[in-house]
Amino acid sequence: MRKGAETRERILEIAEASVLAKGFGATSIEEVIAEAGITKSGFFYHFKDKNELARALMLRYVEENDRIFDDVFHRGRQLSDDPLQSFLITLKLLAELMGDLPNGHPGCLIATFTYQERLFDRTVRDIASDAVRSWNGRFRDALNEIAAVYPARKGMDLDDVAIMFSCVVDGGIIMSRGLGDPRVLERQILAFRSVVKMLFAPAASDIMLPSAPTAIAAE
Amino acid sequence: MRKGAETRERILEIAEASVLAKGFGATSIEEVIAEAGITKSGFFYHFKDKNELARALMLRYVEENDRIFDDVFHRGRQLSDDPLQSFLITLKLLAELMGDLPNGHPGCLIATFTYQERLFDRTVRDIASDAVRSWNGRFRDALNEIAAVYPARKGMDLDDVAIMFSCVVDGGIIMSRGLGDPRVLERQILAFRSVVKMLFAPAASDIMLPSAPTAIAAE
DNA sequence: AATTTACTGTACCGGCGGTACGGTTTTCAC
DNA sequence: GTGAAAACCGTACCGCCGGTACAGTAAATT
Repeated sequence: MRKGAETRERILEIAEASVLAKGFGATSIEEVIAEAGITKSGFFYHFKDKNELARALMLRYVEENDRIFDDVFHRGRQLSDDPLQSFLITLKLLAELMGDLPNGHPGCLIATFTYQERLFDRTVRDIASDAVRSWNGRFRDALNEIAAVYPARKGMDLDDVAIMFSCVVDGGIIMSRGLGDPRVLERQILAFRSVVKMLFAPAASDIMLPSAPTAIAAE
Repeated sequence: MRKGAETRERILEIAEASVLAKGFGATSIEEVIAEAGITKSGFFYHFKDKNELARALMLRYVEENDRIFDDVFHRGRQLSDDPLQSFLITLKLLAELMGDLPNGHPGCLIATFTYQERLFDRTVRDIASDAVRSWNGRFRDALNEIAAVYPARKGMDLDDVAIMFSCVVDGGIIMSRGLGDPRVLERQILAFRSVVKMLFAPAASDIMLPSAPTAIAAE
């Protein structure tokens, strides 16, 4: 009972690392069970086939990411009452989180799965797309809160800006790997942060209007 | 001689589609040859193993993309003498290109390969990373040219902005697929374009300085 | 006509995903 | 402590796939 959950977790951990390094199709069950120190029968006791492994991996990844976002948005709100400042803090925390990973970001499961979508059934894809939608929603909500206080510069749709964060992260992971420089991801998140700052900075045309509330934290 | 090149090309086309849909590890040679209407012997006549197929796919992809960038940067320069305007035109052309693809962008081979890097030898990875570096270089050069005329706003490193384009494209492709909306990619490129505009737009602090040359094209 | 190119056909190996099923040990509830 | 459920192990097997080997052949090129 208890031990079963442990083994299951170990399988998932090993499988995730392999999937992120070689792709799902190239991840062999035999390899996973060898590393986990169990037999094939043991594996199929926990997952009835490879697709169920995929679903479990995706669920685990989504829940983990949800927790991270919960935490980092919460801390952002704790450190400032101003929506812009707290969002900037959140972004900085996210950048630090990514930068502190010793070997770079291990990879985004969503990205690997969307690039191998023909391998999975609908349920797996639905979990992924629902998660992406919810994460984008968090960022859009944060941007909307800011826009209620600070007038945004024209020319950019806030929905697109929200999605841009996800793009920058997924793209940043790919670039970090492709260029062999783990710091690219952190820098890209900080670049996105600068975009948010620019977006809500008073434009030239606004110079004579009463200035917005002064910044508290986040340099 | 002539016919051999045709067959080779057909194999590459079929393999690329499969790799982008299922990943390289899950792309079976048997499937490819079945669709191409040749035998396994015929396949191994053209590629001595799967890794050589990967290398050929990567080379083909890189060359194709180089041509596209050549074309789109050239047209941008043709349509305006101003470096900012011509870059904005180039970005708009790229966005249109991506938006006109009927079934959305088929996928970025660089992205699939970096997420399956353990499957390939160094030569393949080197081709990919050299290509990414050269593409980022194009964008950084364009930004430097602009910065020589228009003062950039502080807070963003131009190298990071250049890399951001690649991130937005690769991330945009993933988001387009994940959300099931092919237009996301186009919108993300246009959002990046807006970032460039903001970056070089006169800031509030510059309002009293003589204004920069007026825009010619690219709304 | 000779040679090279571009394949086909056949046979084979080992690894892998997956199934089936019977047996065994560990854990927990009572 | 015992019984039942949980958590595995062992073995045997199937078909697909990557890859090798090698002999043969039709078509294009020289």
